Amino acid sequence: MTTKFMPTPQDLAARKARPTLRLAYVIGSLDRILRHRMSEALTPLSLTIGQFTAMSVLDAGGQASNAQLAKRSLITPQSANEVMNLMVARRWISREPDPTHGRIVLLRLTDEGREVLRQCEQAVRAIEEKMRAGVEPDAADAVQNYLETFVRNLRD
Amino acid sequence: MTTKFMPTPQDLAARKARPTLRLAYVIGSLDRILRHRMSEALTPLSLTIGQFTAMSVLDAGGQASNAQLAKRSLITPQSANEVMNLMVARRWISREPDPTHGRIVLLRLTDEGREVLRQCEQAVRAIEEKMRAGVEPDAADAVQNYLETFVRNLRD
DNA sequence: CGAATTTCAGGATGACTGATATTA
DNA sequence: CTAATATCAGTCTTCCTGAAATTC
Repeated sequence: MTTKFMPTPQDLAARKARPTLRLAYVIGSLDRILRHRMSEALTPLSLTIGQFTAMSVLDAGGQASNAQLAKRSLITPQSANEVMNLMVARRWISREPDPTHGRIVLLRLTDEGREVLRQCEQAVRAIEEKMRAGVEPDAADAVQNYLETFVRNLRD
Repeated sequence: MTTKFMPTPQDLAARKARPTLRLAYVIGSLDRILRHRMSEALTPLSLTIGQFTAMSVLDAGGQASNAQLAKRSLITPQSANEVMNLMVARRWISREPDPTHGRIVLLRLTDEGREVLRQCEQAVRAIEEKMRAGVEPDAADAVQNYLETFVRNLRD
């Protein structure tokens, strides 16, 4: 069976009621409200969205230099470094010199950091589930894939 | 003919290469890069994303009070008011007392403001087209509808 | 009085640009 | 020499919280 996505009645209604607002506005709104919800969820665990993002990136990639981390987080190396200082001070991330390059410092999640990240992910997962309520998993995956395409298109 | 969305080969590949990154991360990345591109495009026209957003909201709704504008822009009335001060000083937006309510001030685009907005929209449209490159219009519309659903789900 | 709206004032935050040192 | 990396320092921007006045 091929994967087919049928628009829901609301979708069709919304599509008929054409312009009103641009795609950029919708993306901005979604990011904004999502950041609000994530802040609410992460504050009790005393970390910010930037810190959570950095930890997620490190978790996904295993390890990274500060420069690599900055690129993947779409911020400057200076900003990434600031975020790192806090996390290293908390022993959530370790700094070790790259054995093959004298200048580069490799960043890695500590066991404690990984544990904190797990708790955060649980909180964030709940938000994502609320966000996707009523949307079939296949459709949600497809949306994510399209959004990743959007990112690639804008990056070049 | 029913609207059917076939995942592209890349989509399937990305879907198979499971987690790596969360939907929240993708949304954040997209918003971030989109804001960069929009800033680049809007700076020559000497306005910020916040100003562009406010003008778009007013254009879509015809007119609004500062409180309404703030809600639709997902910012506080205080922040909205700051943005407005700049726009009013530039004669892009007018302030008139609401005839039916002594306290409320109605905000409206001036003709000059509408003209500036048109130029901005042209610039932003180009960015959106680049973003959607290679994505069928129906699919892009469906994505937008899903994102609007996400916003509604998180707002409640 | 209570709720909504506007708006002045001050503050926290996150990310930025600039500059410097180090290393390949 | 040039490019990449790390990092210190200062600034800026955006949005926020608090508070007060006005109106229904």
